[in-house]
Amino acid sequence: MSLYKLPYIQPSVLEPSWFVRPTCVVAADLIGKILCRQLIDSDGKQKTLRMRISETEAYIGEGDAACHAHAGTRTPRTEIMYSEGGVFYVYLTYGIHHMLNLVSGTAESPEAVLIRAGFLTDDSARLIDEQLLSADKQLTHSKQFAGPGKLTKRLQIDRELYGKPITPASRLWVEDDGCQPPVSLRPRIGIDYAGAAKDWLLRYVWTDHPSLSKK
DNA sequence: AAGCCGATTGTCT
DNA sequence: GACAATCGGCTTA
Repeated sequence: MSLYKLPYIQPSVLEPSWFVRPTCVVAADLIGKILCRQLIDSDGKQKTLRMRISETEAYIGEGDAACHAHAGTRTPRTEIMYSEGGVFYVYLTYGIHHMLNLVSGTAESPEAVLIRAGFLTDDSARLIDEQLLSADKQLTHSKQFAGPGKLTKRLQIDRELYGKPITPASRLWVEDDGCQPPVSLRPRIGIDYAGAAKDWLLRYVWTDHPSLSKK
């Protein structure tokens, strides 16, 4: 486990325009950012869940065989990737799991970042340096959202968010509190069909963090 | 530890 | 009709 002390900076909401940058940069910069979800509790009360992002993947457009819009495949599903960065692309895979993507880059190129893993940081624990928790506690707390399907299930994310802007008005947004953890590059997961693109280093992980879905 | 398998449905050919 | 940007459970070793 690498040492990393969380900074204490007043969180700010990332504007949709923040995502209008090269997708690899967006995907790397998202590591350590806070994915925020406003939910209605079982007792009808509003609450905001905060999950710090530890793993992302970049899907970089028509030349990327792993991207749904590869070779210019423009269909009702992929249409939203042909818009300016700053909106959600959510789809169902294997008939079971919703995948959360943040559309990035310009409208000309269909690109997006898949959110693959994170770990919850509730408000009361916010100022605690999460890295100082004991190693086994980190594991049990953080492994539950290791994987894109588990993450969306916990945050109650489905296709209702398709095409919505990445802002608090959508009840799902991203905040920056200055956290800049060490980031490592890995090949992407689950794209064996993608030829040479399967080896591209477009998965970004918080180096050695216990919440990662894969090594 | 690694490999196989079923679940379950939207999407595209 | 085939298969998927996954996951958990079970088998084999």
